Amino acid sequence: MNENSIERLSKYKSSLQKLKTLGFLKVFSDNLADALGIQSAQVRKDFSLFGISGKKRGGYNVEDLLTSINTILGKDRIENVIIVGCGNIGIALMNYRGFVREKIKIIAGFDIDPSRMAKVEKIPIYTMEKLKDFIHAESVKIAIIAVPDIAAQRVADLLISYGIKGILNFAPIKLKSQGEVVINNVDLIQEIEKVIYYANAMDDDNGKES
Amino acid sequence: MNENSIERLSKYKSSLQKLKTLGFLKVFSDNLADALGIQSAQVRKDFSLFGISGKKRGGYNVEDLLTSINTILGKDRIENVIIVGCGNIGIALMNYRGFVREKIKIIAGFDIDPSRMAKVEKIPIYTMEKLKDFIHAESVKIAIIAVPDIAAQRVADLLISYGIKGILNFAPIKLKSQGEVVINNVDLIQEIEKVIYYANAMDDDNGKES
DNA sequence: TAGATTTTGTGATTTCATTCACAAAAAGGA
DNA sequence: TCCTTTTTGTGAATGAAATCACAAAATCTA
Ligand SMILES: NC(=O)c1ccc[n+]([C@@H]2O[C@H](COP(=O)([O-])OP(=O)(O)OC[C@H]3O[C@@H](n4cnc5c(N)ncnc54)[C@H](O)[C@@H]3O)[C@@H](O)[C@H]2O)c1
Ligand SMILES: NC(=O)c1ccc[n+]([C@@H]2O[C@H](COP(=O)([O-])OP(=O)(O)OC[C@H]3O[C@@H](n4cnc5c(N)ncnc54)[C@H](O)[C@@H]3O)[C@@H](O)[C@H]2O)c1
Repeated sequence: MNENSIERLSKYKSSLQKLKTLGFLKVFSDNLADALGIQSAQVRKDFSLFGISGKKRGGYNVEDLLTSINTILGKDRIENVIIVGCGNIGIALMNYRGFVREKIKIIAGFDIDPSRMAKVEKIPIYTMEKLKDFIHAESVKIAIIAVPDIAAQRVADLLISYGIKGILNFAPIKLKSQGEVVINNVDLIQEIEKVIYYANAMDDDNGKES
Repeated sequence: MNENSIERLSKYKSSLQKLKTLGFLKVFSDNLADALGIQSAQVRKDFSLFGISGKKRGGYNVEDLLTSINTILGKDRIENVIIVGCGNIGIALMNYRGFVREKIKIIAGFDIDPSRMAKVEKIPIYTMEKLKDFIHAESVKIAIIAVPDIAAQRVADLLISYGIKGILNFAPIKLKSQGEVVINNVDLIQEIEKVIYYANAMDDDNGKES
């Protein structure tokens, strides 16, 4: 149950969804391995780790496999999510159709700024005063933080105190979680810096070789 | 020079920037280790890997360390970046002030849709016809892809053929790179799925314990 | 100046993920 | 029915990254 195998599960799912729309009925560990650029043993190990088994010589049934993975990832039901901070990135996420397709439903936005209170794609935006009651009323477990970095830790603490169990954070600081809460920090600046570093490193290598 | 050490370099940088504004002059591997939640030996190994050395008993000079890391990450100059696909996420990124602060300058957007051609934060948006000449004229090396998934591979191939060396991709497909090009796929759905999985897993654990 | 203390730099060790490799099961011929 | 082929499932081997642990250097104390 390490982080990598969960990530791969997401990727298997995405491959399988494509196979399914193409009408494929079964799939071999080898096919999925090729799709992700890994070894077939890895695929089978992952599945065995989560108690998924196939048929020797028959591979895995696409439909069944997809169902199993969806269950593991909690995608057998719609997950309600809220966004705190409805600025550039918050609004972009609210507008994103891809979430709905994946059973991730943004049910509300929250912002400190009263001028943000317009609806986006039928999703209401509320003031921060409503946050506590809303989380309780809708038993929301997952939140996205898209506020400026100075406000992020405070918002996180607030969310956790109201019962949120999982946070996806876009502010470029490493949020500290207290207790049984998952925090996933997405740092886009770091992601670009990685690209820049490797692009430069490759260019330098080429310079050396010539 | 593995991927993890580059990521950590970004994180050291961000910690150091904060220390610098607080007026700190020196820092020990232990301090940075605490900030990132790792072991101090890891910090020293990372630095030694990139030829950065400190003083025994004196630690590292914050200013010098920051300069060294910035040089390694290519942050000693402004990196010009373009965005292809000026929809929700593309525009959000163009509006983001954090990039400028980190010497990442979005110098233009490109889109297939003529109705997108308005400027955003002084950044011009052009049609796809201008893409080739612009990349050559400005010798752009880095691009961000924010087009729908069906178009993403085609856009990537185009960018690579025009000389782009590094791509940050937001479309939820794994882009294949040909040749000496870095592609970093950011999959936000996968990031939320991870949060949902662990949040559910924790809840289940708690149920078991009680 | 001598001895104690702190912190780096790195070889040795441990930990953990991935790949290898093969027995066992299933299916397809002949 | 028996032999061949394919593919799974997993224990063993490998590989990579993180941690441990300590000698050497620098500074501090008296
Ligand atoms: N825009 C991007 O493309 C982008 C990219 C990477 C990271 N980020 C990060 O995401 C976060 C948001 O960026 P943005 O560009 O959307 O900023 P933004 O200024 O457009 O939006 C921030 C929103 O948060 C609200 N806010 C401020 N303090 C708040 C609080 N205490 N409680 C609730 N709401 C509050 C503001 O009213 C505003 O609407 C920042 O931390 C930024 O660093 C943004
Ligand atoms: N919006 C989000 O929050 C979000 C989150 C995660 C991932 N993504 C991904 O990012 C991508 C963009 O999402 P979005 O919500 O901004 O979509 P969007 O539809 O708002 O924007 C896409 C833009 O790309 C342009 N475009 C389409 N085909 C093109 C082509 N061949 N060349 C150039 N431009 C082209 C369109 O005209 C449009 O302006 C998608 O792949 C999406 O899956 C978006």
